[in-house]
Amino acid sequence: MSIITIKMLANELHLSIATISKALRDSHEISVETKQRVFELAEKLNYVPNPYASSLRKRKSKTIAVVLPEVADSFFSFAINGIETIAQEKGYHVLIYLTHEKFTKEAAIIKDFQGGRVDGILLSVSSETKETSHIKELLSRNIPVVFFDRVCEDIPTAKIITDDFESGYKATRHLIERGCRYIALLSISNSLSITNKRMEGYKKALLDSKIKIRQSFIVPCTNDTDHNYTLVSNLMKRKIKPDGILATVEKLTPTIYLVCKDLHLRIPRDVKVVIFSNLQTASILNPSLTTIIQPAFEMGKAAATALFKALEKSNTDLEKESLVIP
Amino acid sequence: MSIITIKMLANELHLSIATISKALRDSHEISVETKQRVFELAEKLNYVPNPYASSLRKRKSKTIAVVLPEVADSFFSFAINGIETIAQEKGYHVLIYLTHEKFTKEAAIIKDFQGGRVDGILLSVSSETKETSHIKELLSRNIPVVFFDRVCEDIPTAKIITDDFESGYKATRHLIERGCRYIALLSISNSLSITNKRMEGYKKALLDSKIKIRQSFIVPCTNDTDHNYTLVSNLMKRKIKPDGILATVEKLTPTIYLVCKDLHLRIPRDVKVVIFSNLQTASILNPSLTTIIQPAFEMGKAAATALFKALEKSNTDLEKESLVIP
DNA sequence: TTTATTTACGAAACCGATTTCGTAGATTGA
DNA sequence: TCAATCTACGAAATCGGTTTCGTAAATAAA
Repeated sequence: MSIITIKMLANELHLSIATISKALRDSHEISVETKQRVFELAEKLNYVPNPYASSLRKRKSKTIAVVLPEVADSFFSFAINGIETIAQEKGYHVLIYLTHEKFTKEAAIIKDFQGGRVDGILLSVSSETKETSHIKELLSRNIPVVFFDRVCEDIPTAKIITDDFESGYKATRHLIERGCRYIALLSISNSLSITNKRMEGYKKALLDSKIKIRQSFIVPCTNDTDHNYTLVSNLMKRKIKPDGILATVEKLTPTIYLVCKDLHLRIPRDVKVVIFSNLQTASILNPSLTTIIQPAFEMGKAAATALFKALEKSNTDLEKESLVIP
Repeated sequence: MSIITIKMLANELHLSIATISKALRDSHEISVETKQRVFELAEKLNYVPNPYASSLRKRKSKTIAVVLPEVADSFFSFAINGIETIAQEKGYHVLIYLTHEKFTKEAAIIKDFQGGRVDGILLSVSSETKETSHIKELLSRNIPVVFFDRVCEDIPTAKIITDDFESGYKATRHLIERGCRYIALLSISNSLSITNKRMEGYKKALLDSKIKIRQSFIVPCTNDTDHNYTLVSNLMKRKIKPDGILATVEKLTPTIYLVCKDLHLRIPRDVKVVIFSNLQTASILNPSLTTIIQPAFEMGKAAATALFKALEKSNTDLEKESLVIP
């Protein structure tokens, strides 16, 4: 008697399975006494309906997918927290998928959703993603998608992002105001709109202060920490070396620290560093580090909220683009 | 034509749905030519089988659940990463649930699994969990459970943990060797075996060095940051104040820092601090902080591996208790 | 009293795939 | 030549619920 079904309840109570099903759903066409009996037995036997049977019949899964590049980055940890919190409130289940920044994985994961595994998707695209047909296909199948943090500009759906241009601009201004004139930008991919916007903010800030933009100071890093070390190290060994660094992704932080340590550069005396991060601890642990904190938890909640709005009724998502300011 | 089913393929090719199903599963009883035709059409129409229909029929979901207290803690972020990596390799899907350290939520989430939503569970119990009947019920329904990090001692199943006694002992020794004599232990719950073991290690280290164990130096913190601030602040305002702090959970880090800052205590001059953490960045960011790094990613992988072993064939889990050393 | 309506429930179709079993036609064996 | 065996496929049951529709009995309305 490992798993109990509605049929067992029906036999036990000498009722039909239809009656049991209706009783459990508190249907008005079942008498209160019968409902009572059904509830009691279900409670006693610890009956839990098979979710797959009802998903199949009802053609909805009460499940959403969260597709992320990585969770090592604390941004996504907080985001998951926000998402799960909302999902639990709404009675939804949350499937997690990691693309590890690989386009092929992302495409495979998303293709699977065409089978109807999930009712909706929260997506933060991989840094390799340039082509978006796999996502469009989902939308054409009427499966709502909400982007957060890492978005695809060309897809007409809700996008939950921070004002990256503004942040990039302000961060750069911050460095300029503190006397930096040779400011490097450490970025990660060049197809991601998010890093691009930060870069535009960075460039604008330099232009506004009439500081020359040096292409050689804009360093596209990779996912390979060792390689990044080399890149940053080479950067800091130039004859004209940066006196300020703006890192657009959190995971570059240790690398930057290591390089500076190894080259005997002191932060912030020799070089000032600003990073985009979610380590609220970072600023406490080391006051010499300036961090731009993204409201990850809130973004997760906002993204989930937008998705559920779309799931509850069908209307345009486009309108619901929220720009959260850090 | 939003969602395509096996029936549509059957109509299109003038075959029965049985034939299509078998062809897609590469059955030997279907001719190669027919299979070829089926594959081509499936490919062309981008057919993805409905997972709920096949889960229902096959009585397995190819899905596991990960139940965690919280993901704000970076330990669990890394663990998720490890788990998802293994799950993806094995072709499994991963559902995430957060208990927010609440027993009632944990119980509700786990009860839902009795309906057969998942084939197996990775569990790290909430700090409130003392009673374990909800977990035993799962095992009696033959749904495998693997504990990781936060375990229930009384349940006979695989447990993936670090050697917490040893870590607690070593951390305390570390402080003693650096001259600390008044060492405080900041913990979080007293029902969690993990913190208890760390505490035992702490006590043993004190005993071995013939240092008196002061009950008042063992502070059970909560999930309320403000409250924790008060607790730690009061601790540090004592006439006999600690010259060493051992924090068993990562999230206390900012609190400790803030308190010390506000009381003008310098780390590590006035008070030395050791924390259990997964912020690999922590030690880089601030060398004055000693961290005990838990191999979260590896623990996640180990836990997932153990679970899949149980899912692939039925044998005892008990044997597979691995003790990973930090 | 007769008809209309309501109440409370059951039979059966259905969701989309999997799987067992049956069988027409082709092939092989004696 | 006729039985035995394969081959390649289809009919139908099945998984466990949900939902539509039908209906006997009870109640209300005429």
